[in-house]
Amino acid sequence: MVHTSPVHSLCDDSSIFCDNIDLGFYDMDYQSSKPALQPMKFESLDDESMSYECLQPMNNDQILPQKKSLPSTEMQSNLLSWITKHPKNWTSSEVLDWVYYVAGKLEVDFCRFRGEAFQNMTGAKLCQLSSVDFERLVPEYGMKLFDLFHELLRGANFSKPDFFNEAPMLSGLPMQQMETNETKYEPKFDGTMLSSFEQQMRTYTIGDREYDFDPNMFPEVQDEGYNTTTGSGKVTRRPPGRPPKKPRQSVSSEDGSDGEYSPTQNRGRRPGQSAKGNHLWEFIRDILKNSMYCPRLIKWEDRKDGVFRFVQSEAVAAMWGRKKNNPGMTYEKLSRAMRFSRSAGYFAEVPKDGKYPKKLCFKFGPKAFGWMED
DNA sequence: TGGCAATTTCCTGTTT
DNA sequence: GAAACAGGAAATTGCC
Repeated sequence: MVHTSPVHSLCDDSSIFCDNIDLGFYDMDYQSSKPALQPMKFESLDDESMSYECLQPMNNDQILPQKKSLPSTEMQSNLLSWITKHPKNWTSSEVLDWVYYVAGKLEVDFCRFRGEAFQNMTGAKLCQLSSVDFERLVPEYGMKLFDLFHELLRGANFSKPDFFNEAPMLSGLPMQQMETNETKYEPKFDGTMLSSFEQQMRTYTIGDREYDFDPNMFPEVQDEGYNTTTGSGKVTRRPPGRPPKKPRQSVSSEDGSDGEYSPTQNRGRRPGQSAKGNHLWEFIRDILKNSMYCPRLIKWEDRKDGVFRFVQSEAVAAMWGRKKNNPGMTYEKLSRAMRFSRSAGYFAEVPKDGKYPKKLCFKFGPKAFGWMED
C-alpha cells in the first residue's frame, strides 16, 4: 500500500521508512497561499490504504501546518493538539509540542536548540513573554520563535479536516475567534499514529551529535524524599528501595494548571500510552527500517542475526519519549525497558564473542518479528 | 474488579 | 572517572 508523506526532501523513495503506526498528521489546517509539493509515496507495512497531502515547502516566514487528511477518526495524539487551540489555552505540553514543531520546521541543530527551556510553561505564560524572554530561554533561536509565535497569534486560520464529521465547523475562523469554540472542539487522534512527520522533523535535525541537555536551563524539580542534592548543594543519598506510594494528585501541568512537577507523581505509563501496536521492540524495529534514522541514530551490526547498535542513544530515547508522550525519557530508561523486553523474549543477549561491540548493542529476540524484511 | 503485560522511574552495584 | 550495563523494587496504565 502507499502513503504520501511530508518528508519529501529528507529521504529517497527507495529506502523510505513508513511504518503503520508512525504516520499521524495534523487534525487541523492553517491556510497558506503557497503551492504544495508533489507527495512522495511510501510503502507501508499495514494493509490499510492511506494517503496524505504533502507539506508545502518551508520557509522561515511560513511555519504553519498545511492541510492533511487523516485515515482515522481516533487520532488522539496530544502532540498536535496545540493546532486546535488558541495559544493562550495551550497546556505546557502543547507549548513544548509547538516549540519542537517549529524547531523541526526550521531544521535547527538540536544540539544547540534549547526547547526544553519552555518546559512547564503554559500557553498563557508564553503569550506574556517578550522577545527578550524568548531570547533568554533559547539564545540562538529565541527571536525566531518569538516572531513565529506572534505571527501565529496574528493571522492563522483554522479549517475543519475532512475526517471530523462530528466536529463543529471551524473553517476560516481566525484564531483569535477560536478560543470560544475550542472547548467544544475535541479532535480525535489515534494515539498509535502519533509522531510521524512531527517526530521525523524533530529528529531529522538532531545531526551527528547527541542531545545537548543543559539541566541548568530548567527549574529545580520538586522531589519530596528523592532529592539527591540539598539546597546547599550537598549530596544526600535516598534510602534504598522504593518509597511508599503517595496519594495521586490530579494531573498538574499537563492540564494547563500551574501545578508543580513532581517525579513521584509522574511514574509509570501515562494516559494515552497504550502499548497496543506501540511496543518498544516495534519502535526499534521500525526506526531500523527507516533510512532517516538508520544508520545515523541506530544501525545494524548484523542484520541477519538481528544485532543492532545505538549510534545516538539519547536521540533515540528522545524519539521514544516523544512517541510515548514522555519528554523525560532517557537512554538509561529506554535501555532498562529493553532489558525487560529481553527477558520477555523481544530482545536477546548479544553474543559476547567479540564479534560485536560490547556497548549499546542489542539483538532481536525470538518474539520479535518483521525486522528481517525490508 | 483483579490480574497481567509492558513499561517507567529510581536506585545500587558492576563492568568497560 | 565516566559511561554503559545489569537488575531489583515499586509504581502506573491499558487490556482482558
